[in-house]
Amino acid sequence: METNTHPCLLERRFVAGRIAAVSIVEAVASDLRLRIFSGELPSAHALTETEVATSYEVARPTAKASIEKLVAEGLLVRGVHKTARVADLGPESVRDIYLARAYLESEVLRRLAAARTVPAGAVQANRDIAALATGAPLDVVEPDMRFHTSLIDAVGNERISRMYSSLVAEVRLCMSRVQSLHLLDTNLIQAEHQKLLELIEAGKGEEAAQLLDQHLGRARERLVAAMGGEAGPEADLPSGLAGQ
Amino acid sequence: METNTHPCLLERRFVAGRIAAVSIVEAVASDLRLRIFSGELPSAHALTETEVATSYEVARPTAKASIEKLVAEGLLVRGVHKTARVADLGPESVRDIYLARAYLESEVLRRLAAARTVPAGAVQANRDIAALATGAPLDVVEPDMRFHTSLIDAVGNERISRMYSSLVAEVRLCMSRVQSLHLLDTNLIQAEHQKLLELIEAGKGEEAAQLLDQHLGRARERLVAAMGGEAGPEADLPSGLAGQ
DNA sequence: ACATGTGTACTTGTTAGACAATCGAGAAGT
DNA sequence: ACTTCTCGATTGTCTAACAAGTACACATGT
Repeated sequence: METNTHPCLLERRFVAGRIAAVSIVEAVASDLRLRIFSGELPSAHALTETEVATSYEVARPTAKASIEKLVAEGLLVRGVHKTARVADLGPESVRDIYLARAYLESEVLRRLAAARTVPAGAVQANRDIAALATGAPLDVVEPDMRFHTSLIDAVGNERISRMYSSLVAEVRLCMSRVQSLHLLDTNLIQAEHQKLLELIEAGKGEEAAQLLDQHLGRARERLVAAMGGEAGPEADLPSGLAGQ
Repeated sequence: METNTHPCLLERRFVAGRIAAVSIVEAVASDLRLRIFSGELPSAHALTETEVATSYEVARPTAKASIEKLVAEGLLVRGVHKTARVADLGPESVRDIYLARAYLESEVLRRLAAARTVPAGAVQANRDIAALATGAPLDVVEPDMRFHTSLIDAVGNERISRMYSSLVAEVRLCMSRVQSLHLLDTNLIQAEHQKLLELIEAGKGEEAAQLLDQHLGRARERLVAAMGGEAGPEADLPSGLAGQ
């Protein structure tokens, strides 16, 4: 009969020197997310509420809230009265996700280029990628995500950022797959990001949008191919591009 | 000590002849939404969990879940350990919302025009608006929303629809304001929708996107002006447009 | 008078345990 | 073999409770 310490103890964490309090449901959701990204929880794996509750030593309502959060993010799926399962991303879902990304991001690039604003966060993120050129491919995922979200956030529209964030979990899941399958070279990613930033600075919005389409299209079709789908022509490197 | 009937009774409702089961939290959230749209719950009105729980005769966890749903939709705001309040849309939020809409919808129009697909749902919605030309302005909100969501859904991308739905509650709130303030003529709305559909059918994506920008820009700036903000030039009717 | 500390009421975060309703699958009957 | 029934597992919801945080009034000290 352990004394059941921390009944309402909000977990506290240092984040870049500043303090941040996260609720327990957030903490549980966060860890589940990581386990899904890492592949520890495979596609279609069932996640019972009681199972989650006992394994994290929290009450069932808390576990329930965490699960519902992930369902809202698209990482889990479930119907009424049915147990939640890890989302199974088929080739059509992957195309869906990357198309939605391209939708938002290409328009963002046009606007950023028109204003010639190069987001500092994106520059830093790409520097971080460059520093990882020889490291584990999975480490690239975090700065890569940061690069793209920095671009989105730079337009300064709270709703647009929110729309993107409703996609971000699935995007990250795709990226993790791409990286763990070694589908893209880190140097190529970094070089294309760099080129995007230069095009923004030069005010060439349309060209930036096109490059982004290539950038995303290649990742998309290679991932689709690796999942057993039929790859489109975007999977190949266009001739004469920078980066080995 | 009333016998506490329906402990887990999911409410059932007839919806257009078909049956639909909605959970209690959904039902409560739904009603709160209506009360916010109708203005019964004014901006910055506080919504205590216990208050909601007692007034709807549900348990507090249920009320909590409902509130969290509306927070996720942007209709309510709240910080940790603070009571939820009805979101207060200032002029800058209105611009934010309409800009995000334009972002998504203009790109959608281009794609629909390229494929020359005129969504049947949008056509029907605009017919419904036409039938309401002389009715109460607030009745226009529902078919107007339906018109725009039909366009979005017509691209057939689940994620894009989801992104738009993360915006839809706030958009509807703005529309309700516009209509209850009589800021736009029903005939004008209907005529511009009609023109949009025709442009799609003709494959003129760019022109459709521009018309949409006018359509949204006018509503946006008039609403901003009505809220005490400074209206931009888009508030005026461009010369030589159809509709009185 | 002003800033600071204290305290109390209200509200939220979380837990525990319980029961009804529903779903899925295996068992039983035709 | 196909349908129907029953049973366990799981979810939806409820009640009751306590800890922890917030806010505002009040008292205190300088």
